[in-house]
Amino acid sequence: MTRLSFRQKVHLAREDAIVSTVKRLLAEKGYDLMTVDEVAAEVGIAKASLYKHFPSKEALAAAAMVQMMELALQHAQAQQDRLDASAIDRLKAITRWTLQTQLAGEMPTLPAENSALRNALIAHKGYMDGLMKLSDQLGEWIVQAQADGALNRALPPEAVLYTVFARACDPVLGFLKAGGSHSDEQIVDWVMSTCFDGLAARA
Amino acid sequence: MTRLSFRQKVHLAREDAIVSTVKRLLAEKGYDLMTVDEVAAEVGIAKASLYKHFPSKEALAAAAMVQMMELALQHAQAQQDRLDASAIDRLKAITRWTLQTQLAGEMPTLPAENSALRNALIAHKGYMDGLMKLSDQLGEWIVQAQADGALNRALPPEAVLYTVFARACDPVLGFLKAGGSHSDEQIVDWVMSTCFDGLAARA
DNA sequence: GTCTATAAGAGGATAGAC
DNA sequence: GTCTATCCTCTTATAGAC
Repeated sequence: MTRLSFRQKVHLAREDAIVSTVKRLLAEKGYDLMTVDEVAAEVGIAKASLYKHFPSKEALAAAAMVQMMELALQHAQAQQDRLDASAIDRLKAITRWTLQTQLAGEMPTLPAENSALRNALIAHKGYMDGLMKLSDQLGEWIVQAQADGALNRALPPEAVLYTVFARACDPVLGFLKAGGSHSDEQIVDWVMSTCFDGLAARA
Repeated sequence: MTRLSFRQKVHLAREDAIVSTVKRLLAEKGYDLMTVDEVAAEVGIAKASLYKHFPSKEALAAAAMVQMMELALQHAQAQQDRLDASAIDRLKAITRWTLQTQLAGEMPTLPAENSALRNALIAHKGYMDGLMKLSDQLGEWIVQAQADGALNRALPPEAVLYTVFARACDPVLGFLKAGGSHSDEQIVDWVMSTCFDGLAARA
C-alpha cells in the first residue's frame, strides 16, 4: 500500500515535471515548433519513455493546456471568493493575471485557427469542461458588470468574453517588452487600459 | 523589345499568381502548415518550377507579406490623400480595413514571436522598408490624434501603434464569426468599438 | 522554365532488450 | 518504465532530361 502509493507519487511527480516542461516550451515556441525530442531532452528522459506517459504529442500538449486551464479556474475561484469585489473588479483581476502570466513567458500559446492542436483540444473532454466552466464564470461577471453599468451594454457578452480571452495571446505585450524600455508592470497597465478604456481619450 | 517585354509580362503574371496563392494559403493556414507542394498544386505548376521563381519557402512567404504591406501602404496613402479627414479618422479607417481584410480571409497571419518566417522577414529589406514606412505614417496620425485630444495622451504612441497592428491577427474576429449569428459588418463594428472605446461603459 | 524523380533531413512514433 | 536504435512519413530542396 505505502509502496504502491510511493510509486504512484513518483509517477505523478514525473508526469508533472513533463507537463511543466511542455507548458514552458509551448509558451516559448508554440505547438508546431516544439519537438518531442526537445521535451524529452529537457525533462532528461528518453523520448520512448515520454511515450509511455503520453500517447502522442497532441496528448502531451493537451495535458499542458488542461493544467493551464485549471490554474485559470483557480484564479477565477479566488476572485469569486472575494466577496467585497464587484463584477468588473473580478473581470479586471483575471485579465491582469492573464497578461502577467503571458508576459512572464508562462502562458502556452492558444491554438491558432487551423492547428492540429486545436482539433485535439476540441475533442478533449477535460479541456473543454474547463473552458466552459471558465466561460460560464466570466460570463456571469460580464452580465453583472453590464447590469452595474460598468461595461458597455451595447456589446454582446460573448464579444466581451472573447476580447478578454484574447488577452492571453495579445502580441502587444511582446512588442512592448521587445522595446526594452518599459517595466512589465507598466506594460500590463497600458494593455489593461487599452482593453477596458480603449485607445480613444475619455471625456 | 516587344517580345522581351511580353515574356517579362508573362513571367511577372505567373509570379503574381504564385504570390496571390501564397497570400491566400498563408491567411488560411499560416506559414508552418502551408506546404510548398500545396502551393505548387494550387498554382498548377510543378514544385521545381516554383523554385525557379523563388529560392525558398521563406522567400515565397516574404514575397506575399511584402505584397500585403504594399497594399496596406496604398490604403494608408489613400487616407492621407483625404484632406478633409482628421488623424483619428484616418487611423480608424486603416484599422477598419485591416479588420475587414482579416475577416475576409485575406490577411496573411503575422509571424508569431518565434517563427522561422519572422527571422526571414526581419532580414528582408523590402518588407522592413514597408513596415517602417507604414509605422511612420501611422505614427504621425497617432501623435496628431493625441494632440487633437482624440486619443488617450497617457498612452505612448508605440503602444497605440502596436495595438492597431495587432488587429491584423485579432482572434476575436474569428471567434465571433464562428458563432455564425452575426454579420461581418456587425463584427467589425464591435471590434472597432472595443479597440477605440474599450470594454468599459462610457460616461 | 517546365517537368519527373529523388536526395536529404527533420520529427513523430515504435520495437525490443533490460 | 527506461533505454538505444530504428522506422516511416512528410516536407524542403535539387538533379537532370527536355
